Amino acid sequence: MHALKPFIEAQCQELCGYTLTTAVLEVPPDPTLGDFANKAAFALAKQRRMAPPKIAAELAEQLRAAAPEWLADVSATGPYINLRLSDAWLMEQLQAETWAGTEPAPDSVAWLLEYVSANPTGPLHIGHARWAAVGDSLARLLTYAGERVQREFYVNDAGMQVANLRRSVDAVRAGKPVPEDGYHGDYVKELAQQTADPVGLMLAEQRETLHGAGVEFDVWFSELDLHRSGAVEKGLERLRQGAFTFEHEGALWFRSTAYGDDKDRVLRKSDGSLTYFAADIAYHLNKLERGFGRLVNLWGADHHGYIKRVDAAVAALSQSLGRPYAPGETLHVLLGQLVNLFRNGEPVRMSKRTGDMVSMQEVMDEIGVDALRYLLIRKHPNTHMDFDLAKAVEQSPDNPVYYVQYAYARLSSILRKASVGAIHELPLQLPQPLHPSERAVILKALQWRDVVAESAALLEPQRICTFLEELAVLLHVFYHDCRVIDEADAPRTAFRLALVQKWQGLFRTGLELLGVSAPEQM
RNA sequence: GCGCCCGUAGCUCAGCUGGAUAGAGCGUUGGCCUCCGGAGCCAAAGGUCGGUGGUUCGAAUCCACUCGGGCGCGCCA
Repeated sequence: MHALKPFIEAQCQELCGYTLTTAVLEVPPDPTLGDFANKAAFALAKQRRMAPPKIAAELAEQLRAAAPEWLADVSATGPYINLRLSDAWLMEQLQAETWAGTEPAPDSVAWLLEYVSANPTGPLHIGHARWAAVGDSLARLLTYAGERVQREFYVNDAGMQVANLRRSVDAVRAGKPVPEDGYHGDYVKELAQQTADPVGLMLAEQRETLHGAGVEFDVWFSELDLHRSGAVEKGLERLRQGAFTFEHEGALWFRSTAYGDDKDRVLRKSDGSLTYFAADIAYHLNKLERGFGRLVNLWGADHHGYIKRVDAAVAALSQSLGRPYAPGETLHVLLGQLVNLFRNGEPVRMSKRTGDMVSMQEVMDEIGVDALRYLLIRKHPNTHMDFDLAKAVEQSPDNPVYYVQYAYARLSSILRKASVGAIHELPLQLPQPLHPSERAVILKALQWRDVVAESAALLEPQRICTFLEELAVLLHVFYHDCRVIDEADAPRTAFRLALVQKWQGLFRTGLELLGVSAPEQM
């Protein structure tokens, strides 16, 4: 299935004989004006040296004369050309739509999504849950849109932080106080009661939590492996050979300012030890060497100062490897703002379990996976977010996840009642003119491909939520206005049951991309 | 001091990369169950899109400055 807007725009251009590269289609403010509005007259005003309303009138006339089968009505309202699609054509499109994802093109670039990548030094918190939900949903969305995607978790199992955790746990095991700069949460005591390595235990716990949230990774990439395999040294060597480095005061530096960074960065300190950045360079070199062309990293907003240097490294490494590099594209860092937890408007900070922050596991246990994922994905990751646990757990329309799921449950309920489960595919034959509420759902549903294309291109899965909520509103209105099962009108019943089947499939598909369940009943 | 992010209805947020009278939910007020699920629907009220300039035929959207909130500026990770 193709997206609706590009098709209509291309048709208008062809039938009216103009060319534009920008998108000109939009939805009119009042549905009685039309299904779509073409604002090409604005763009054409300069080159034709005519007033937009005059151009719009002419183009509308041309379209009317051409009378394509997809167009039921066209009218110029001021500078806008308002288009109404024909019911028959809409039904044709809907009939052909299966909501199936797109197969990747054989020569398409491979994407590597890296997200969460928490230090294995403590339980995951609500912030990690946000990157987990968004990253996982983004991976599903891109895959659905026909991209080849790998999901990866970078394990910071080398360096100071994990050593610090081990020291803290060892102290407790020896009955000594935890060092001042060590880890002090209650979980440290729990780790101390077990004999295994605390880092391994912590990692396993994080994995378990993510698994419980439906978040899976293809690869858990160990930083320690980078060091042990000599990959870090290899990365530095590559930069040195490309003359991207210099020595200064006994340290080895990366000339990142040559690629837009604010200052040059140390790779090997004067005491001979490596910086964290050196390992990160090796990691990104490894990503490129594995053939990935699009690197997407989800980071907490507190890491934004780190973007420029890593991007500089990716630019230098790409150049060294003879690979293409596009700013903001080869490496795309998605920043996620931290989440503030509330309960009934009161800030929540303390936790009995960790003595520090409420863990992701605790939140999930309290409000459930569906609400957690949906509410976290729903907002643009780079906006500050107030998350109220009391509202999240509430099963009310205040909680959009239930509103959307309820729409699906209602559709399922109708099909149950009509017992059409056994019928494979009902014909979508139009028995009479469409009811406005019925038509509104159909029109919205057919914009699915446009929404998927836009969210994938912008890496913004929250648009799927917005779409599903808008679709749910229209669905509830339809449900209210139009009775589906009517013994006195068999043809219309069959038609509407077929519609309900189609829509149910769309809700299921949309919720699947979010990793949220689609309940048959609630 | 420098840099990044966010300011849209009382609250939580959308706003289709610059277009028509700025939208939704909650909350408030008032309606709708002889009917496939009322966890729903309809209506009313609620806004100088933080502010000031600028670009443009046209700005919530782009630019500059400014105010408020968050965060970052190590040979830390």
